[in-house]
Amino acid sequence: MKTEPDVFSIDDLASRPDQKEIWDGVRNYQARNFMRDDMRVGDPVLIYHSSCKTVGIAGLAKVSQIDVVDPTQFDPESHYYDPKSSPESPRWITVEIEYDRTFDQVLPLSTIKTLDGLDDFVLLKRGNRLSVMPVSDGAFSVLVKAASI
DNA sequence: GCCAACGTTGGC
DNA sequence: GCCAACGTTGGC
Repeated sequence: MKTEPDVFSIDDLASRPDQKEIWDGVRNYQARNFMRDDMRVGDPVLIYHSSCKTVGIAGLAKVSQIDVVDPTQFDPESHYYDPKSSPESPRWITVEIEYDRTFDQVLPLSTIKTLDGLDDFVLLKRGNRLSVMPVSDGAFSVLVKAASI
């Protein structure tokens, strides 16, 4: 899951009293579908920092709740307000995640690009625009291993 | 700030 | 349903 650390970083997640956060503001259908259809409580999550000084994977979280209705879609004051959505039929479903750990150093994108075993990693494809994407067991293992060296 | 790679919108 | 125009994302 991607986030801009200037807006919300893994440190912000770790600083929450319960170390949990609803992943609101996702307004891309593909990204939503991954959260709505594929995530299960307990699934591990890689937290990726984008559009910042050190772009890359910053640490780990886990899914703590699924089928969460994104509250910002009903808030006219919110940047993520969606007038076409309704409480009866909410359009934007998300998850809540819980902090797990922060890597000693961010695993930089430049390093990720050099790793073997990431042929199926979506981050390195399609212009890298998806804010939520699946990670295979194999890719996950390669990435965590590389981050823990 | 630039630019490629998308996704979305709306006219037809 | 097609497709041009437009908007957004995100690395650099």
